[in-house]
Amino acid sequence: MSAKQVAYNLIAGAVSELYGLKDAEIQISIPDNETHGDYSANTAFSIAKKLNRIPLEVAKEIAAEALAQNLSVEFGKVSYPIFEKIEACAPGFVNFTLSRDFLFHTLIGINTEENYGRMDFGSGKKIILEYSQPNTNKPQHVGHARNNFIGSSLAKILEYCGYDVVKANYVGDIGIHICKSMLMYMKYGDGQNPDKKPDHFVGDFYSMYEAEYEKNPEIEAEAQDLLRRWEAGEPEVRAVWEKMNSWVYDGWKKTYSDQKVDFDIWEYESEKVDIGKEMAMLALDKGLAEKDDTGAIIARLEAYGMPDKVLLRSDGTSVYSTKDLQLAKDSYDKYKFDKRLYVVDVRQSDYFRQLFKVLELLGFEWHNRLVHVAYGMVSLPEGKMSSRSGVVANADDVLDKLAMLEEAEVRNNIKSTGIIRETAQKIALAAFKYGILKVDTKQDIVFNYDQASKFEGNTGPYLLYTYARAGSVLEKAGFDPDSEKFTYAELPKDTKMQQKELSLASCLTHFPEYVEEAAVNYSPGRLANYTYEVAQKFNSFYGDVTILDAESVGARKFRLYLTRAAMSVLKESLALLGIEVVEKM
RNA sequence: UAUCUUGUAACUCAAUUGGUUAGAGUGUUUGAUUGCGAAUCAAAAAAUGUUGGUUCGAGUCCAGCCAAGAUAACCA
Repeated sequence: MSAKQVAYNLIAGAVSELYGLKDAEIQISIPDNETHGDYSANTAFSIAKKLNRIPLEVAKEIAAEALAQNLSVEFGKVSYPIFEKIEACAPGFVNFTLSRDFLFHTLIGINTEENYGRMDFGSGKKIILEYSQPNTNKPQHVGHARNNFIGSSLAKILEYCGYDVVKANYVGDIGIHICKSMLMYMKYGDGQNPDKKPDHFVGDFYSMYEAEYEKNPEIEAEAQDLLRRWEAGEPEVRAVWEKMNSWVYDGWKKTYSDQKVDFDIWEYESEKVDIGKEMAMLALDKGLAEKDDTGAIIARLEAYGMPDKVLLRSDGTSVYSTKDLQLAKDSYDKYKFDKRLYVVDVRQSDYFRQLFKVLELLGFEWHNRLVHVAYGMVSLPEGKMSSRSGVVANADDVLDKLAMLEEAEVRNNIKSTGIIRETAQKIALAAFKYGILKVDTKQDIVFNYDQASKFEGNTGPYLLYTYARAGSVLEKAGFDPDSEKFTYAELPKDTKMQQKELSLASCLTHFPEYVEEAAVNYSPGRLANYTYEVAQKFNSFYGDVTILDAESVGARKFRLYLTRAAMSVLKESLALLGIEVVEKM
């Protein structure tokens, strides 16, 4: 049982005992101000209102009762109360402070238990997580990178909570936009092979199309014609399409590998050309859609406060939404998922509302398991990204540039140039990922290169530096927790714990709670903020007390354990963000 | 025009979903390496777009303004 649950139970017990209220609403939160303890309950306010009493008095009664009930847990042969203080605080909060014994034991747990912090509230539940979904007409830019980072981090976080996660990439490999780059290649490509990263090579033809279109809008008709020829299965067109797509896949292979992003299943739009017609017909039968004069089938959604949606073109072919209806159904039939998450940018919010509503109206009871995980747009200081205007930050280039900057920074204890390069790449990826993930998914991001290449303060490199620095201390101490067990008897009860030690230790115990919060809110950013807090607390502790030259043997040992626990938590939570630590930098 | 989202310090972001004194970083000013890694720490100045409302309590909820962005039937 977690300390938070214990706090909950204490409040529930006290409320039931004192006022006979069985189902009072109880919220346990972590106060942002440390002087208010580790957990806080605001239950006294609602009870005071109900009983027409003063909140502080009620809080005092609850605190006293909870303190009396304060549970003990068994640890080896010793038992101790989890909370050292439970006190009422004006204007009516009940604040809990963890006992030092509990902090000590948690530290030992972090150091010795294999999967410390791993949770199982998701076990037995399946989540289909769809993310990335790029189009094969150009290389990926920082907007795609944001999607990739959010998706892959969410997968790790949810798995950590016990969910069975299936990572799916649904590639847009056909459509008018693909034909645009194909058209230019067929006109001007001269049959040549890529002379650069192949997805960039393909992307150049797409940009070429955009430039040409400015001068001569009629080429759009040529692209349309190419799409028709593709649909008719013309061998010449198919051959170009396959060749160019395979170049793009080769390029992405490196992009994904550099970004440490991966998938369990890949699906291709070209393989789902005309699916979903039955869904459209079903919508017609159920009366939620109508056929208009032109023969198109249109879902009527105005009554639900959203625009109508075309489900089938007047020529009888599928549109994107037709396919998505079918894909959702197929996915459910196959996986019986508990959730299906679509990581897609916020522009498609209306689209997903429509899609989910249609599925609801069609009578699929699993419609409420579908979630659009929307994230804000990434733009540049110059404005929106568009290949037409040339305003674009390519994801590969950003990573390369960051790696070059890092390479110049990397200095200590690394002799081989190979390792320097490898380390620089890891730090660069940390800078990129953390820089993106620390911002709440809802917010738009203006991707500022100067900002991204900073290595100080609230950045990925700061976190890695903290880890590496802590590791150096342990190395210097010759500390090996496996051969150097720390027993309860050795806890330096006599030595007064320093404020910074307490603060760090308390922060570390909250790790699982933040992972859970990130999981239930589909928000890696929550975890990113927590990770930063851990690093800050460690650095503050590091600057405040001496570890190697501590005033007593017990204090030294305790601090070494604390250091190692901080490293474990940092490493684990960074891993959940998709960031690898480095031992030296 | 309608709908949705956003607006927090000079800049970039937090704020545990209505809680206790709104926290960080960058930049500015100042202090700390014969101290375990200064990519660090310690300190100073600086903020909730605006007007009302609900509440014991509002950055958070409601209404109206102001500003920015997104979306709006056969594109994806």
